[in-house]
Amino acid sequence: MNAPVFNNRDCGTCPIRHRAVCARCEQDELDYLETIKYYRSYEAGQPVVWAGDRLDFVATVVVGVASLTQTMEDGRTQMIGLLLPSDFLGRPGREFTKYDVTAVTDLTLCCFRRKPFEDLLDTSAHVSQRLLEMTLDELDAAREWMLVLGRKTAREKIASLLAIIARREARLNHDSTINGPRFELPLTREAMADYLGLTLETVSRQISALKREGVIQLEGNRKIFVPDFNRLIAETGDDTDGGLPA
Amino acid sequence: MNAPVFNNRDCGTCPIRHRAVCARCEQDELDYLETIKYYRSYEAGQPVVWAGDRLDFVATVVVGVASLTQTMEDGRTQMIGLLLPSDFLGRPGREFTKYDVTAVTDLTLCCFRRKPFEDLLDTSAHVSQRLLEMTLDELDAAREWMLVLGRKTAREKIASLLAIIARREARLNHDSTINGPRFELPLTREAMADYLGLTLETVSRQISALKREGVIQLEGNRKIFVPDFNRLIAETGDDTDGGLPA
DNA sequence: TATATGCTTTGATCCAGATCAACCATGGAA
DNA sequence: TTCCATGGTTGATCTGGATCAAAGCATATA
Repeated sequence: MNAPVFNNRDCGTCPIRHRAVCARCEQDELDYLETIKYYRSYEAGQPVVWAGDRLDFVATVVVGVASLTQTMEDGRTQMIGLLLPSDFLGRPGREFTKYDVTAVTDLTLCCFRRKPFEDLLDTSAHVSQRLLEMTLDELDAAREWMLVLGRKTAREKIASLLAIIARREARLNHDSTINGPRFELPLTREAMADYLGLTLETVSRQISALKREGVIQLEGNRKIFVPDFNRLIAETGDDTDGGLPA
Repeated sequence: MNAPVFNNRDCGTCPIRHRAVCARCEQDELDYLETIKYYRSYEAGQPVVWAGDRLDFVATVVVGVASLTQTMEDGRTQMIGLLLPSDFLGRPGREFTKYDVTAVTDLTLCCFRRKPFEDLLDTSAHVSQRLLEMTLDELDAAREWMLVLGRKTAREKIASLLAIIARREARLNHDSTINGPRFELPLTREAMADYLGLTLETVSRQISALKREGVIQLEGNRKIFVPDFNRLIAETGDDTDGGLPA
């Protein structure tokens, strides 16, 4: 199998043009970005970079899903981020990555050479403001996740993960109709376990339990159908503030 | 007891002038900040804001420690951030706080009215760049903490917390001499538990165990002495990359 | 048609940390 | 000087998830 091909010279037709770091760019800024950008594709399962590697680009996820993970010497691993289309990868000003980055599904990145991108940050408020906003959002998400990791039960963790994926999926497809979402899990049971701070056996058992009780339905073991979204939300332990798009 | 008093009109003599959001400001920017700033003080234990409250300032911690926490309906709480002097509080562009903020010790904030501060962000690259940098650092810290919450044992969690506090303390005092740090815990056992995703009983037991085994020494139950910092690091489960200042 | 290979489920057992319950130390306040 | 109140320790017991161990089930390979 080959890595998917993507080569979109023209930012104007980019599918995530209006959500990524470049969301607020003017034409001249886009012109500059086009001179420093290139696409890279990875097959599902492939590493993008290892922690400690030099990384001389930053990037936007265009297609697919990537994970950020941290691993301890004895092999315990924790996923600390899930990057979906339009999410930003890399830290300007940092030469060596702190985290392992892996293509969870087939993945295409729109990469910008780091130095010229950093220059753009110094000159374009449109880019730096957007990056600040995205970073603040990431920080909120990370803090949200700290509650999940620190205080939720296994069942609540699973429900939280499903709810998050359903929400993000819906936002990407511009569905604001959330009720009865049907989506495909991009993660293996093991990857879910690494995200949730559980073992894969516990993940499997809890998913089986939610299925048994009718909170979710499965087709195969990756496709999920949620007959009643509010019921799922109730299982997360969060405030039941209802609807999908936060 | 009264809240501590602090009223420092002159940014030039501010103790955290060179580390806060205003670190890179020129004199004219400082002059502007001085027109929109005011100090607020809180006694240890007092709330600063509750999640959901309107917050029309952002602020820098000048003296003391504040905590960010999230609480579930049934009372389970998770601390998601600990703000030390020079740390930034609040999110530009957000009117209502997402988290509870509490003064852990006596606390003084240097507050900026939100609107004018946001205006400054639009005009001053010095401030917005510094804020981006600080936010990226916070994000790294949050991700670091996700590993602690998701994958570490109780003992490793305690050791990690002590190591973090020792490091931060050392940085604030400009000690680069890390060996044999002696410091005061700003947190109660319960607050530590909320930070670590444990119960206070487990925190107490693990601290007793570390003391029994000579990894730490206690005077009273808040003052900690670490005879061998590397030994403590070894207990965190992290890569033993030695020294204090990251 | 048989046979790996990667993911998933399920079962049996174990244990780290939670829970429940006393008890202790310190420092105001009466 | 006694009396709480607050925070901390310690003990006994319970339990949610981890761990160890088999199978099940697709898709891919020979």
